[in-house]
Amino acid sequence: MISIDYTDRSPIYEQIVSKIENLIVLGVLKPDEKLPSVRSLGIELSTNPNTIQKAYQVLETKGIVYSVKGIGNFVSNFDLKSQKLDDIYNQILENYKTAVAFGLNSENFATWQEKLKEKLYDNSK
Amino acid sequence: MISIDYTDRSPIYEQIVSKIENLIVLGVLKPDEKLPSVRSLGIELSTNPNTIQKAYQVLETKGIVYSVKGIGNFVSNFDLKSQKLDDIYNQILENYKTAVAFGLNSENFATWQEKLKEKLYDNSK
Amino acid sequence: MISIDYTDRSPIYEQIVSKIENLIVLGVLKPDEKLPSVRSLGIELSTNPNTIQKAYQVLETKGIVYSVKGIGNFVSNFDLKSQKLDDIYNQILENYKTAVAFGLNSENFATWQEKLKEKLYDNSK
Amino acid sequence: MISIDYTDRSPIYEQIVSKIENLIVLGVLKPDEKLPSVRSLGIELSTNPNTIQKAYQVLETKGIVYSVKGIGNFVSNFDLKSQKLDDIYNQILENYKTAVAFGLNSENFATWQEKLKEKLYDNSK
DNA sequence: GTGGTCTAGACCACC
DNA sequence: GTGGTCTAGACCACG
Repeated sequence: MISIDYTDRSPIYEQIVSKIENLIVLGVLKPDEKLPSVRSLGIELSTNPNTIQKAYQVLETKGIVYSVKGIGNFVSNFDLKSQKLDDIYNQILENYKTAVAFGLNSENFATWQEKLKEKLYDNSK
Repeated sequence: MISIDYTDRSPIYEQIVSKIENLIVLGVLKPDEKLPSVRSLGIELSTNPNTIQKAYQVLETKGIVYSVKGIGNFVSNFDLKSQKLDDIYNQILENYKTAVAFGLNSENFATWQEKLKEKLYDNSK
Repeated sequence: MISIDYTDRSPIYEQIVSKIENLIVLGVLKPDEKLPSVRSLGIELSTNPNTIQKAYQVLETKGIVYSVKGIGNFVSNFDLKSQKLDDIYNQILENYKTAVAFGLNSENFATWQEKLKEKLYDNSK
Repeated sequence: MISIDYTDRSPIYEQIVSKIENLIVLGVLKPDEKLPSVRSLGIELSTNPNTIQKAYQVLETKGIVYSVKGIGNFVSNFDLKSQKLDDIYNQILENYKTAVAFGLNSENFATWQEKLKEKLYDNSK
């Protein structure tokens, strides 16, 4: 369900956060569904439970998860999907901005768009 | 020429690296041009020369800069611009991939493209 | 496990790098095995932890080691052995090339080969 | 006649030393022939004359060059060729030794020898 | 505990 | 003057 890449330089708790976010956006984890306990997930990923705890805490601060004392952590109602899509859009925008600053003109832009469209949607062949 | 943002959480030496890379891509620093000495830049940015040294060392292992003992550090011949544009393209591709995984269909894709094009190139109005 | 030669003019961190590389090639250190911490190795070799850090960093940029914050440094999967043998082969080739440029003909070449073979493999006598 | 590679990490004076040694071994510079003055060579290579001076000094210490005060530096009688060939042989031997330590058996050794012989002497095709 | 960054200050080789 | 290495000591983020 979740795997950690120790080669990745980003901290383990952040990897867990984004993995869980992905599972929520993809609908694998549904609103009010219970997340695994910090202990069990700690064992599953052979990580320190404190690390899982920190990940859950971050998710809670973001409003993506709510915790009920003594019972567990649950997926909250939250339109994570549109937020994530917004985030991605903005990242793409930023990337394009620096590309333009580095000399990407509107012609190159069109070429990129073509190539992207092909890569993303022309797997039908 | 270069300024450091101490509120930025990324390390100082990385900020210096990317600032210098930008200056090279933009053509402000040209191949075989001498970079400021570690000591002088250290004074200018009021940081420790060792920090500058680390930045230059990173640039050297990337092949963007070469250093000559007793003389200084110099911009090397290296098509940094196309490499950077490639990197940006790949980042955009990755972003789009996860967007698609999150449900971005070809219609939404077209909408994004429109919006992006407008933002980037229709400042003329 | 590792010793430093202070009479050697090559920097300490490089000595550490090559010592560790040797241990990996010889199979003493295996993939995903944990290297000593920068602090402990620093004490063991009575050098500054920063020096060990630099050695580990070099190994990481070479792809021989990966580091996990808060956990430690680990030997990565990487066919260091064949790379090293390739390097050695190329060095020998370069040496032979200059020898040929200096007048080593195919006869002398054969003589060298004989002598080398004897030195390397006829210790059995 | 001589060119310097500033990308090379070895100091400039060493590069000059080995370049001159090569010219002597190849017979371009003959015994008792006068070397360029430190000033003129300094201009030619656009280097500090002190650097040339240091190179000549090293060559003198090695016995490859002798200097006559107020007149110049001259190539001495010295069997540099056989010494260089000896050096190269020993370097090759050292390389082979580590290769053997890394697992090169006599079979691989034979393969290498084949490949080397081909590369070095079968350009006749 | 671990690695990563940074500072201050020193020394060396090189030009 | 230049870069390169090293030390001692500090602080931070992470597990």
